[in-house]
Amino acid sequence: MRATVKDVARRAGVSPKTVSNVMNGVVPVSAPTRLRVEQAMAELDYVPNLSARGLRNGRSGVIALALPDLATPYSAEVAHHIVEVAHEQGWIVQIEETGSDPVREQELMTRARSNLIDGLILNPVVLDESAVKVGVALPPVVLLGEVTQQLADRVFVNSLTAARDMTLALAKPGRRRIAVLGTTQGRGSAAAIQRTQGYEAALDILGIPRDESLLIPCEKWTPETAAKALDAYLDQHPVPEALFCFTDSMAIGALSVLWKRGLRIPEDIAVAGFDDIADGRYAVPSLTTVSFDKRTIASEALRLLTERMGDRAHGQRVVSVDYSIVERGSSKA
Amino acid sequence: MRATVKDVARRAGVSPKTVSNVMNGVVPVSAPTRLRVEQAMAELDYVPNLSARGLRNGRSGVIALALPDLATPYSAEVAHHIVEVAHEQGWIVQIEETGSDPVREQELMTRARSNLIDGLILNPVVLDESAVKVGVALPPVVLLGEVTQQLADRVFVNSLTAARDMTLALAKPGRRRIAVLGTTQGRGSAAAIQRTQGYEAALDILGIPRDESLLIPCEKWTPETAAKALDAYLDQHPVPEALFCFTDSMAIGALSVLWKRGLRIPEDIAVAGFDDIADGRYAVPSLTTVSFDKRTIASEALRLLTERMGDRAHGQRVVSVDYSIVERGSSKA
DNA sequence: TTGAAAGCGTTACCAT
DNA sequence: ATGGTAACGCTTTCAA
Repeated sequence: MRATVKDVARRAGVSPKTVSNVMNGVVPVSAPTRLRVEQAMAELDYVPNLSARGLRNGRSGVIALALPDLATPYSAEVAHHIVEVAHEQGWIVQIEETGSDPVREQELMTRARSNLIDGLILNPVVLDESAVKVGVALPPVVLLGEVTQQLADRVFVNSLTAARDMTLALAKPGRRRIAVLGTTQGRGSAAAIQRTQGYEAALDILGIPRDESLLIPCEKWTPETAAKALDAYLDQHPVPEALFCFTDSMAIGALSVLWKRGLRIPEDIAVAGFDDIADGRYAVPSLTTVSFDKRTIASEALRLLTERMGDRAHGQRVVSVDYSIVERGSSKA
Repeated sequence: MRATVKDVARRAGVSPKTVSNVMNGVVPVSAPTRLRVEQAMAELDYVPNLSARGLRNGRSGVIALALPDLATPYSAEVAHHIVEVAHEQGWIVQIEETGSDPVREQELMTRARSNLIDGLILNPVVLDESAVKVGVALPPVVLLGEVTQQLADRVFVNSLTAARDMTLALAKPGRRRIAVLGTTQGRGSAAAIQRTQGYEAALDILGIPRDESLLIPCEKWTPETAAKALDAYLDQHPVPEALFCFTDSMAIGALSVLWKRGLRIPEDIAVAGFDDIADGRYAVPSLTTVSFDKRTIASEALRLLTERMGDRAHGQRVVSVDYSIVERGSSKA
């Protein structure tokens, strides 16, 4: 049977409260008493029962991290940093996968407060503001990425200006037929909309007329779907001078298609991505991308979350994380 | 204030026990009563307090998943499948990162039983049997991968025969100078040892004399370290006919180095990996690899874990998962 | 089929 | 500085 505070107290010849005081270290405890208690804990191999502690305190020390799909490199990197930062701060992290399902995303926001978690970091894809009922008591939530809603705190990279800057960079050596891969039909993800707008903003700046036939739709942002979409596109259209993929993952799928078709990169077509995932650096050729510090995203998300836990009533906080255009072999003239 | 069973009971005009019965659905409840209770729960937006439930039941419904580094594609894919399968079975998953630290690995095995978790799935790297004290009450644990120990249940892919078979496949078109990337000096990971032995077993079968200079050491199995190790190696040695990397991640790093050096793959040098991660399929050229079903690993690990929770005394169970050699562009003659 | 009461392990309040 | 007592929300005897 597992040892409890009572067992420890009995062995140390003190009361349970004193054991608790030793553990939590807020109330002062005399040195000899503390020593006796610590020894008793070690002897009994005492491990506190977190369920009991959570019940009593109303806080569990657990936060939930909800991502579309843990297997995608971008999500995996974000998850890694959040778990690492959270652990440094003493949090336990629980993983949820949404599968990009809006229903699941909302469910997590509204029903997550099962008191096993103190807060939620959610990377939504298609979270719709209208669906989140105002007035329902939300748990402390921080949203990751581009979302058009005003209800929760948020950490994001400005997709619009980043896409604009990347398009400008691709155009610099005089390229004018710049295609984008990853646009969505109808109501797509906020990120898709923002990145498309940024691309169009750049065209306007450059005085390049918009050309619908350079928008390559791709609903799911995976290498598979990107490869398929690009392959089908190239069957019907001439090769553009540059291809801006809305994620690095898509760019990796695109590179494999271009290579199979015997196109030289960047001579025949320049390629760029977005996210700066580790594999992009080792792509062939290495991938030009929009880079940003994922650890900053993690630490800012955790900062906002803990602040929110402390003050549920405070107004919405939004943090924008810096990005930079990193030009590598896939676009270098 | 959050609604509790008492509130629901009062509103439905029943006792807390009846509310509990409705939720857990074991004890039969009359249809009208059940309806009233369910309505009351909906009206009060009732969410059960899992800390209280966990305290009372002695089980939390949470399992921990401990991996070296969530950001590596292999770990990410495994985590994805485990989370998915676990959720299907009603488990909540908590993430731990070990950073390949043996101390952390052991700590998790022995001290993880804080009653917030019912079991642990651990992917160790250098777990040493001798360090895990026999007799200490372990929580239910399932180990993932190659480990030389007899204490816990385990799911693994036979690295030795897989590495042997891959080496044989690489040698088939008459290649004889086959190098491996990822060997470790001194006491390395069990996987490194097994894969090296498999490689050597193949050489013996083929009648190719072992050549120390074809073992390229690489302690950390990342694209970065692999690229660096291979680059340094090629500065000093002639180009081998084939390169068997001990993971796909390392192979991706290797491909980028070979490409930078202007070597043609597979004409000048064939390349293979291990793990069949998604990005390998979209590498240039697509990567030959040892493939296995990660969902099977996940479901078997969960099966063993739940069985172990039910019967702590049972002897060690070990499950070997099938693999296959998948030949893609990086080695096709 | 349903109700009353006890208790899981912890910490906070109020004494001493 | 330390001890006694009550309470967190749930489920499980035991009774009715």
